[in-house]
Amino acid sequence: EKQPCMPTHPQKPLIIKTGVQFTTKVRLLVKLPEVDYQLKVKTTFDKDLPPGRVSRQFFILTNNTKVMDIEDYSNGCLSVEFRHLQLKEKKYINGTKGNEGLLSVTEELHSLSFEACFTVQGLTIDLETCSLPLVVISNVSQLPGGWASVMWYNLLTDEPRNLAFFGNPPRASWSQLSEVLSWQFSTFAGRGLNKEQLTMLGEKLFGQHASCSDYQVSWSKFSKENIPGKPFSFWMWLDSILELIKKHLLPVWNENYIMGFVSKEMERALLKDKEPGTFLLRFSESHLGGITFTWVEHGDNGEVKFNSVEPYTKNRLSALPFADIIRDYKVISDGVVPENPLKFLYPDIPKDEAFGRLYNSQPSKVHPYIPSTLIPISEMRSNASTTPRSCQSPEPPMTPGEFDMLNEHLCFDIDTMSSPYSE
Amino acid sequence: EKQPCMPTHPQKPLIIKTGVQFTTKVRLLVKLPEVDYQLKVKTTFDKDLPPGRVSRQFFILTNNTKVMDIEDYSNGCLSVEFRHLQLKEKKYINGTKGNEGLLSVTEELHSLSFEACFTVQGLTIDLETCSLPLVVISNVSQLPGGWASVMWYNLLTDEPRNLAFFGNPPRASWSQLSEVLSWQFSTFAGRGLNKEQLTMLGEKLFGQHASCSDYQVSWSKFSKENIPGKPFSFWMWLDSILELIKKHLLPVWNENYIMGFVSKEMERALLKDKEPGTFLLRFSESHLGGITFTWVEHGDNGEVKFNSVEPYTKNRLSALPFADIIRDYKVISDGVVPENPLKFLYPDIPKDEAFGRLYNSQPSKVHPYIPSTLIPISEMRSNASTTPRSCQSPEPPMTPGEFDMLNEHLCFDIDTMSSPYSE
DNA sequence: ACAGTTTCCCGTAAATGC
DNA sequence: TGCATTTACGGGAAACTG
Repeated sequence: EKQPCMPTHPQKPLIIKTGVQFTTKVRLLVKLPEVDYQLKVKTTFDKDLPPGRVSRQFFILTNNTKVMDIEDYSNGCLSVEFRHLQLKEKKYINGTKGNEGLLSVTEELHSLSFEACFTVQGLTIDLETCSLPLVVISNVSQLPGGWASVMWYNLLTDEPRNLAFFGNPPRASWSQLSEVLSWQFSTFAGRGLNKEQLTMLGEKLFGQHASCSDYQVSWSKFSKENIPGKPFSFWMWLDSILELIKKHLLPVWNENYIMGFVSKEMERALLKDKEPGTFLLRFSESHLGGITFTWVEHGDNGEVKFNSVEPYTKNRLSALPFADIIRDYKVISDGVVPENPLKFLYPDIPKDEAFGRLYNSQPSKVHPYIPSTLIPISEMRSNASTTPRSCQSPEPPMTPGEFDMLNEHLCFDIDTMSSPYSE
Repeated sequence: EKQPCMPTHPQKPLIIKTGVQFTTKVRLLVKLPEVDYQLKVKTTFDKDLPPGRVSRQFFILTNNTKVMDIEDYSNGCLSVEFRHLQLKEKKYINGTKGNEGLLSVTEELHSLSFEACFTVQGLTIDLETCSLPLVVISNVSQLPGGWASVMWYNLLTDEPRNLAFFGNPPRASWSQLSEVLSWQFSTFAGRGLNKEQLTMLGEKLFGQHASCSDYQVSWSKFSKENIPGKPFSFWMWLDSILELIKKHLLPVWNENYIMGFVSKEMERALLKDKEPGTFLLRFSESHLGGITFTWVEHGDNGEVKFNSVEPYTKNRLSALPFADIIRDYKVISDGVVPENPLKFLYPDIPKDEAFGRLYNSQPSKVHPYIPSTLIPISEMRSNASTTPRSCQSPEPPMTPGEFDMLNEHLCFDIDTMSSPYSE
C-alpha cells in the first residue's frame, strides 16, 4: 500500500470493456504548501492521441472531473478516486474510421490522462499524467485477445506508454514466455505449470525444438495465427483451458491431479506399463476448453489398449462436477454390467484416495421422490440409432363546413406497438 | 392487417422493460386534404398522469419526435413508426417516491401518449391519443408478475385505459379464468389445457369446489398470495411450468404426452390397475418449474407400488433433453443390473412408440474418443454419503527558489485503476 | 459473402432502497 | 432486518459494417 514519493505507475495495463464500470485513483506525490483551495482533476481518454493513430475513439460517458481530497488513512496526501467511470465509442466522427485495419481491436492501445491546474503564490502549475496502455473491448468474448496483448506488452517492454507496440511487436524467447504462462496458471488457478507441462506446450509451438529454451516465438504465432489444422490460436486454446480450470476444475487442478498437458505419445508411454485401470487426465488438443481421461487396459491376449473418453466441456461439467464424473463413469459393453474402468490415478494412486475428498454430495431427500442423478456412461459397441386496415376516407377538397367534422374525427391511432414482451 | 378507418386500439397492453428497446406505430385515420407539409408526432410517457398517482416515473430516453410519412403498402395513409424507444426511470424528482406502496410495480399501469399539432386552411388542430395500459418492469424476473396483470386486465375490463384498475381489482369467475389459462398454453406452448387438467387447477385454487364453474377467484389469490404451505403464488407456479414447456418440453407437450396437471390421488387411481411399468408425466407441485414421472410396479406379494422421480428442472433438462431422460432412465437396486422401469406411457402406449421420434442425441464420433453421454439414474437403496506508499515531502513554507524544484517534481500518480478485467 | 466487431438482452447475482 | 426492486454484467446470439 505504501508508495515512494516519486511518480510511479504501479497499475498494470488493463482491459476495459465499453459500458462496464471501472475505477481509477490518482495521488499527488508532493505535499502542497497551502491546501485551502480545491484542486480539480479531470480525466480524459486518449487525450493526446492524434486521431488516425487508433481506429476507434472512445470517451468517458460519466462525470470526468473530481476534487482532490486528503486521504483519510495516509499522512495527508491529496488523492482522488474516480468510480463508476464508463467508456463509450465515438461513432463516425468524420466519415469513416481513422486507422488502416492493420491491428485488431485488442492490439490497439489507448490511455487515460489526468490533468489539474492550480496556482501557488502567483505561479500557475499544470499537472498531467497518464496511464499505462489500455486495451478496450466491447464484449467479454474479446477478453482472451486482450489478455494476450497485456501479457506480451508486459513481457517485452518496460516503456510506460508505447502505444505503437503492436505495430511491430518483438518476439519472445521461450524461456521468457514459458515463465509467464506458468505464472498465469499460478495466479488464476492457484498452481503453475511444471517442467513437463511446459515442455509439451513448447513442442506445440515449435515441434520438437522444445529443448532450445532460447527459441523465439512471434506475437503472431502466439496469439494470431491458428495452430496448423486447428481453428484457434495457441493462446486461445491455452486460455480456454485456464477458464475451464477456473470454473470447473479448481480443486482437482490444485491437488495436482491433472497432468493436463501431455502429448498422446507421452501419455501412452507413461501408461503402458501400469496396472490396468490406471488413468490420467489430459486437456483436449482438438477442441477448446475440454478435458478427457485416458486409461489403460489389457486385452484378452495380453495386448495393451488405451481408451480416451470424449472430452468434457463446460456445459457437461456444469451439469456434473468433474470429480463425480470420475467416480461414476461407467462403460457398458454389449449389455454386460456397467463397470467403472478408472481405478488408479497415474502413477498408482487408488482413485478414491485421490478424489474422495472432492466427490460432491448426493441425493437430496425431497421425501416422496426417488433421488436421481446423472451419470456419465459410454457404450462400447453401440449401434448408434439416431433419430433423429385498409384506410378509406373521403377525398379532398374540403368545404369550409367540413372543418368541424374533421376536428371531430381526426385523431391518431396506435397501429402497433411491440416490445420483446408483447404477444 | 387491414383496419377500419376509425380510432381503434388493436394492440394489447404491453410489458416494457426499462433499458430495452420497444417499437410503436401510429396511423392517421382520416386522409388530410393537403399533405405537402410535415406532420410531426411526439410521444410522451405518462403525459397526463398526475405525479403521485404512480410510485415510479419514467421517460423516453431516445428521440421521441418523428415525422409522419405515407405508408408504402397502404393507400396513402399517414403513419409513423417509432423504433428503438427506450424507457428510463426518473430518479428522485422531489424527495421521495410518489405513491403509497399499496401496489406492486407490476400492478402499476402506465401509458404512452402521442401528439401532433397542425394547421389546415388557417385552422389549428391538435391530435392526441394514448395507448392501452402498460406495465413497466426493470428485470425479466418481473415478467411473470407483469403477465398476470395483463391477463387480469384483459379478462375483466373493456375500458381502454383504466390505470387505477389494480386499486380495486375485480374477481374472475373460474369459467372465465380457466379459459384464459388454457389460452396461455395454447398460445405459448402450442396446446391448450383439457378439462381434466383445468379441473386439477381449479381444485388447487379452491379445494374440491372445482365443479362450481362460477366460483370466484380474487386477484390476490391468483397471483399475490402464496399457495398455502408453498413459497409461491398460483400464477408464479403455473407460469414456471409454462416456461419449462417453452424451453424444454415443447415437442413432448404438443404430442399430448404430458398429463401434467394431475393430483397425486388421481395419479394413483389412474395407474393402479395398469400394467407394471406404466408411467405418466406430471408437473411438480412443490417446486417451481419441475416435471417428474410416476410409474407403477407390483411388489413381490402382489401389492401395487408407485414411484416418482425427483423432478427435473431447467438445469437438468438443459444438460439432457427430457425424451432422452425417459429413454435412458435407470434404476439400480443394491448392485443389481440397472433397468429402465418405464415401459408404457399411460394408458398403454409402448414407451418407444410414443417417444421414439423425440429421442435426441447420439454419440458424436470424434474419432479417437469413446463417445460418452449422461444418463439419469436412481439408486433405490442408497446410503447417501454426503461429503461434501506513504507520501513524505518537505514542509512549507517555500522560498522563491524552490518553485523550480516544485514544478519539476510535482506530478500525479495513478494510484490504482481497476476494472472487472484487471489482475 | 464474410469475418471481425459491436449491440442486444436474458438470467443470475449483487446492490440498493424502503 | 427483510423484502421488493433495481443495477450490474457475463455470455450467447443477432446485428452490424466495412
